[in-house]
Amino acid sequence: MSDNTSDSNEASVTASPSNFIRHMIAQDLAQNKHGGRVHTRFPPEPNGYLHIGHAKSICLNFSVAADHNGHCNLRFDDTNPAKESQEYVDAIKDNITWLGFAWHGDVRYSSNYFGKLYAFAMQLITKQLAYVCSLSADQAREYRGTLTEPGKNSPDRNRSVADNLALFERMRAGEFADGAYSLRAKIDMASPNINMRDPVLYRIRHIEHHQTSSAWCIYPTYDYTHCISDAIENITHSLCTLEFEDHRPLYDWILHNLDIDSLREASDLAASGFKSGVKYVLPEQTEFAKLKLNYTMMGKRNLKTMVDTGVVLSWDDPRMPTLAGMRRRGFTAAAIRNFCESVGVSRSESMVDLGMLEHAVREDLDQEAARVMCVLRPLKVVLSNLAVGHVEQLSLPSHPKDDSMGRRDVPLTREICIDRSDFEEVAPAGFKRLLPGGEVRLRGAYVIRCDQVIKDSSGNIQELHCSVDLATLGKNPEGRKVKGVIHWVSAELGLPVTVRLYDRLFSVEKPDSKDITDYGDVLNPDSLHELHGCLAEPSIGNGLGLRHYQFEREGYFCNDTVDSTPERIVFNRTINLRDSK
RNA sequence: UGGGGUGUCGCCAAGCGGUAAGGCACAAGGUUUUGAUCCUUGCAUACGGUGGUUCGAAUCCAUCCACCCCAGCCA
Repeated sequence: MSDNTSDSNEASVTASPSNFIRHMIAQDLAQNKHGGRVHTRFPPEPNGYLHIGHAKSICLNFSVAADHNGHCNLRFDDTNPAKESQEYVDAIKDNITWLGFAWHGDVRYSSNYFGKLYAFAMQLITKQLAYVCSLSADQAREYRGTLTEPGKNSPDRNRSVADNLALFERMRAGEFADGAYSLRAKIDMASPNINMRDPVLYRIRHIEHHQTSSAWCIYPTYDYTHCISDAIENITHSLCTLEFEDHRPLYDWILHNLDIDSLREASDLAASGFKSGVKYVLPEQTEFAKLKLNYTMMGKRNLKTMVDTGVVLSWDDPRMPTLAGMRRRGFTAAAIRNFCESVGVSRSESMVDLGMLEHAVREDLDQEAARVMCVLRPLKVVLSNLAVGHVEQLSLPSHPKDDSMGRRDVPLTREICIDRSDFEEVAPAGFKRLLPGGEVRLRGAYVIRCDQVIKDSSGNIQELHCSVDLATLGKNPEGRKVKGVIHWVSAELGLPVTVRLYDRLFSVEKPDSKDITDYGDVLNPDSLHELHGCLAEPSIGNGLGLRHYQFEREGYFCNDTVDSTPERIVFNRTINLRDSK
C-alpha cells in the first residue's frame, strides 16, 4: 500500500553521480559560459608516484570532461626541479593510461610556458604590480607578519619599474646567487589572507630541470604558474583540493591583472575548438575534498619516506596505496574507477572506510577473475581406492556464472593435497569440513570419507587416508547430505608456487595523525606473509603476464609480475573473500 | 583571540522551502558442489546545538559549539 504511485521514471540507469561540481558545470553550460566548452586538467607534480587519492582527482577531471564532450589535459606542474624527475613523469603517464584515461593532445608541462610566464612577469612589473625583492627567506618570513598581525612592506616595494625590469633580467641571466632576490607580487602586506601578502612569483635556483635542462636559473612558483597555465591551455574548470581555497583570490588576482588580450593570444584557443565571437572567460578554480582512507598513509612525502627507509620495498610494493602498488597487488583499474565514483565528491573532509575500496575490488574481480584451486598450506591426502598412477582429467568451469570464460582441466590423482585448515580432529562449532570418519566434497570432484589419520612420532598429522565415493561425481550421494566443499590439488601434478598474503600496512585508522611521531610504531606486523610450497592446479600455466584469479574459497590473487619466473611463480593475494562464517 | 572552510545513519553521500535517495558496513532469511556470488528483508520521527521566519525548514535568518586549512623563495 505504500507503493502509491507506481508510475514515474525511476529507472534513470546511467545517471551520472550528483555532486556540486557537476551542478556547477551544468549551470555554466546552461549559461553558455565558456561557449559550451568543458576543459579540465590533471596537474600532478612529478615528485613521486600517484596514489589512490590522485585517482579520485583523475577520475573526476577526466570523467567530468568526457561526460560533457570536453577534454582533459595532462599537465606536469614542474616548477620545482629540486624535487622532480623524469622517472616520476614516466610513472605518472603510465599510471593514468593504466587507469583507463587518455589525455587531450600532447602531454603538457608548465615548463613549456616558462617563456610566456617570464613575459607576463615583466608585464606585471611594468604595471607596478610586481617588484624584485632583496629580502632573504628568513627576513621575508619576519616581514610577513602572523595569522593575527599584519605584515610590513618590503623596503624594495617601491623600486622603480626600470630598476625592477633590469634586476629581473639580471636574475634570469644568472648574475645572482640562489635566494639573493625574488620577484614578488605587489598586493597587500596587511591582507588577512596571508597568500596575498606580496607572494613570491619567481625564485633563483641554479639547478638543472628535467625538461628544460639549464635554460633557466629562475623558476616561477606554483601560484604564479598554475593560473596562467590554465589560461594558456584554455581550461574552463580548474579543480583542486580544499587546501588551495585560500589561494583562489591570488589565482584570480594574477589572471585579472594580466592583459586579457595578451592572455588570449598566449592561449591555444583554436586547438580547443573555441568558437570566435564567444566571450573570452578566464578559468576558475573550484575546490573539493581530497580522498582520505583509514588505515592508509597518503601523501607523496610520506610514501617517499617509506620507500627510502625500507619500510616497504618500492613504490610499487603491493602494500602501497600507490596506483603502481595496487596494480601489482591485483586491483583492477575498473575497481579503482568504481571506487572513486562511489565515494563521491564533496567539500566535507571525510575519511572513507577501506571496506569500500575492498568492496569495489571484490565486485570487479568476482566478474573478471578465473576460478582456480590452490592449496596454501598443503596436507597430503591419499585416496586409497584410486589406483597408483590414476589420472582423471576433470573439466571444470572457469567461472560459476560466466560460461564465456570457458573451462579448464583439473587432474585428480591418488595423492592430493587439501588445506590443513580444512581438516580438524575435533570439530569446532559449525565446522563443515573434514573430520575423522566424516565426509566432504572435493570441489568439482567426488565426495571422500576420512578413514585414517597418519601421525608422526610426536603426534603431528602427516597425511590422511580417505576413500572416494565414485558415485558422487556431479551428483549428491544417496541418502545423506554432504554439506562441506573443500578445494584440493593433485599432489603429483600440482604446481608449487609462492604466495604472498597481504594485509593493511598500518594497524591504526589514522597513521598520519600528528600525534604519531614515528609511524614505525603503528605498522601492522602482519602486513606481509610469504608462503612457500603452496600447490596450484596446473591450469595456471607459467605464471607470466598479469592474470587475475580467484583461488576458490581463499580469495583473489594475481601473479606477481616483478618477481615471478617460470621456475618460481609468485602470487599476490589481492584481497580475501568475504567470510560470513 | 586574523582569514577561509565543513558539520545529514557506524563510514561515504544525495537533498537547494513541501514533509530524509543510494552505496559500504551490519543483522535476519532464501539459493548454492566456493562458509563466495546472487536474491529478499531490516537498518536516521531525523539532518551539530539553541532560538526565529513560515501553513510547512535538513533546506531561509540569528546565535552558539565542534572540527579542518593557511604564517615554504613546496605543490
